[in-house]
Amino acid sequence: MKDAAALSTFRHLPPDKQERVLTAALEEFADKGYHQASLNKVVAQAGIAKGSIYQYFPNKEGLFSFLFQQALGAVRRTLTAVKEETLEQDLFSRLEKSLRAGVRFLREHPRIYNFYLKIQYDKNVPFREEFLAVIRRHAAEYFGSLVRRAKARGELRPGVPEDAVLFLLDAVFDRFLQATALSALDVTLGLHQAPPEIVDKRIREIIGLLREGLAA
Amino acid sequence: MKDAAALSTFRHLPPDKQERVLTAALEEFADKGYHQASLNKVVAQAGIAKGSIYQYFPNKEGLFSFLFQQALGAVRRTLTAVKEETLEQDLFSRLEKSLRAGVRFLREHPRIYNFYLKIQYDKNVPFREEFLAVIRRHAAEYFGSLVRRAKARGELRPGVPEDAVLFLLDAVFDRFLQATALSALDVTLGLHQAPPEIVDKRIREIIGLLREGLAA
DNA sequence: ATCTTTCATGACCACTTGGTCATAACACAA
DNA sequence: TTGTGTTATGACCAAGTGGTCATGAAAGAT
Repeated sequence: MKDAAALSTFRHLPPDKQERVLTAALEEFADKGYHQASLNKVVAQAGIAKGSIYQYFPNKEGLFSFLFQQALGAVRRTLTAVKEETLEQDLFSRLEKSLRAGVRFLREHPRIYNFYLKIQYDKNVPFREEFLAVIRRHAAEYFGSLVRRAKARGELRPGVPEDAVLFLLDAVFDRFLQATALSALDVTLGLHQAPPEIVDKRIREIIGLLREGLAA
Repeated sequence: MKDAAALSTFRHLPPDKQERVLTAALEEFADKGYHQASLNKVVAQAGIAKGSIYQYFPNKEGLFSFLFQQALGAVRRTLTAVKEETLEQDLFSRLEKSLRAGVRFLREHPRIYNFYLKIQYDKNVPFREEFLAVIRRHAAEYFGSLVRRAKARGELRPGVPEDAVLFLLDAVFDRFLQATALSALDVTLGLHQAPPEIVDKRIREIIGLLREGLAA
């Protein structure tokens, strides 16, 4: 994570200008992914000259890296907040609340979420392995701690394979969030622009299925 | 789906040359996605001149469209085969077998699967909405028919919301296949290059969890 | 052998990209 | 006013893109 620092010129800029640049860049990367994103578009949107962006960041990769760092910070803050808030509750309430928090985050920071999706699904993004490993670590820590705590409390059916449980949670959470963010994946549940009550209802349904199973 | 036809010149080509071109193109698109894919690379790999590709297909979009059509055909054939083979079995056996068939397909046609993933996760692919709608229809038909049949046979817990069940199946299947195809998403299960026994074991675990639930 | 139709070719075009750099504008000090 | 260090600028570059087209090679038919 070397190139993550902005150049000193950028750090001395008035905050509103910094924000204009970062917002424009995040938007472009979130929309197009790394390679397809155009710095020409970014500078135009931010209202600065082409040369200026290279006074702020060493190059395209540096800018990209910096944005990732920022985004990661935002995610980590909400993750740890939810984790602590729900510490004493049972697994399935915690899962419900986590998913709700996920949806809230995604609606407050849609660009960050799309940015993350591009990293996950575009093989040719610089630092991809590095970045995904970091995200992976956080997710594993989060779900892992929930599940282990639940197991210790006897909330899980005895003998369930922990790996498979983690996979299941990861899969369902990820896809649920993808469905609320990308209309193309929102086939069955109608989450894309749904009001909170609907989303909550869906969350309860899904967690209920995970909890009790499908079989008669 | 207008542009899906190859130009007549292509159709009159010797089959091995056709295949060289299609393989090279599919590989490039599967690897880079639509925009990042380079026709220059395709023609180089196929061993033909730049101009020739425009004698075979009207343009980049036309080539892309044609490949989609081909890929869809391959998917449909295996889908209907599995559906019919398992018609008389109970839901959870059918799900296991479907997932196994999915893994098999993906290993036999890795490029087709990556091609599909690019379409799903790149907002800026031409005809994307059209293509995804088609895929969606097939998946909904497939899972829908399995689930309705199971419900009619009383294999499902009474009162489970059908939408949510479909979502869950879609999410888990999709992610399972993604994990076996993309090492980056294969965090917990170790599927990426696993031998069939391991994969089968994982499949049974996952379907078991879906069937019986997580709760004690 | 000549004509015609089909296929192959690669130089070429306009355009976009990430990145550079000489120059100009600015701000603050002496 | 003169000097000094920092920031802003956009013309410019090499490289790569999708796409075109005049030319030439094959192949078959007469």
